[in-house]
Amino acid sequence: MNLLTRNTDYAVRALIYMAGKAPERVSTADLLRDLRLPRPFMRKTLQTLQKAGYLDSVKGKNGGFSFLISPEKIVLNDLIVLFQGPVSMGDCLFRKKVCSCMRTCPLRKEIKTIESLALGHLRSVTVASLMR
Amino acid sequence: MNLLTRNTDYAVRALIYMAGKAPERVSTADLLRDLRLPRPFMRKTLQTLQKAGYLDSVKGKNGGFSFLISPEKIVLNDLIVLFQGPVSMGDCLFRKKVCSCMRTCPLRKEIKTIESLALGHLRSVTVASLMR
DNA sequence: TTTAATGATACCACCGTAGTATCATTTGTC
DNA sequence: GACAAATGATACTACGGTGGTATCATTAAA
Ligand code: FES
Ligand code: FES
Repeated sequence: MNLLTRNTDYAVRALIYMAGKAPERVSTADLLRDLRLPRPFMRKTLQTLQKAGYLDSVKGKNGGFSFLISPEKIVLNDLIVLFQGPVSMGDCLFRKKVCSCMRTCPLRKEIKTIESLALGHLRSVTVASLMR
Repeated sequence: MNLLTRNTDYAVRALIYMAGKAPERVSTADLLRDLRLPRPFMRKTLQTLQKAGYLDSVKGKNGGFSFLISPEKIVLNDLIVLFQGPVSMGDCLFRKKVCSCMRTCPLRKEIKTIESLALGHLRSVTVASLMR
């Protein structure tokens, strides 16, 4: 079980790198020079971040990406949601009448507790808080 | 992202049901009468639990399963490990020299914290503690 | 005009989860 | 002993998500 998929991880690392260079514009090529990972994948990831409104982009020569939202305001949990969907560990898998409990189910309660703890942390981490 | 797979969920629910009837022996058919889920899957799940040493089994007519380890000592985390592998959310996905940090990486640190919290909970929950 | 960059999109491979199928073995009951 | 009811063992298929690739169009600086 992995909390972050590769995609999210790529995104976080890219953003951290970019934050280190901000407000300078950074291209995919720049990123690949330091983070050695599959180029087309990186591109896709950046495009996703751009579409989601985190990054501004400039086409053409000397183009690249820069922050539209400052690193202090980019929250880890939002990145997870963007690339993996919402963190909800506790959905009952049997909701079609099999489960009598549902609201009182102690198993769900435990899982929801864990989920809340995790979310609390994930929502308090920003890209800025990660760069040290 | 789901913390428990269906398989684990089945197992937990089956064990809770069985604990309610203990020390009576329970057959797959009994379980299916109350928990309506795919029969072959349930069977496989029970066999896994038996092989893992949680359950005793008796073949033949009036056969079925009973506890070898008491419900108080069956820990949720162990069931997760059995059916899904160890809960380790924090393995760095880039360990092949890409990551300079690794031991100091703040991202890993956050995730490891969450993992520890989750594990703490999962290790404190037993089948017995779930039946109320 | 060339070249370096992104935008958009479609595609493929692998693997884990979920679920199915089959046959062998044991054991109580008539 | 024959039958039925149960588990043991194991092999197989289907689907979806993750990870990764490929292509072509568009923009803009030099
Ligand atoms: S297991 Fe589904 S609500 Fe309890
Ligand atoms: S992201 Fe791999 S150790 Fe920091």
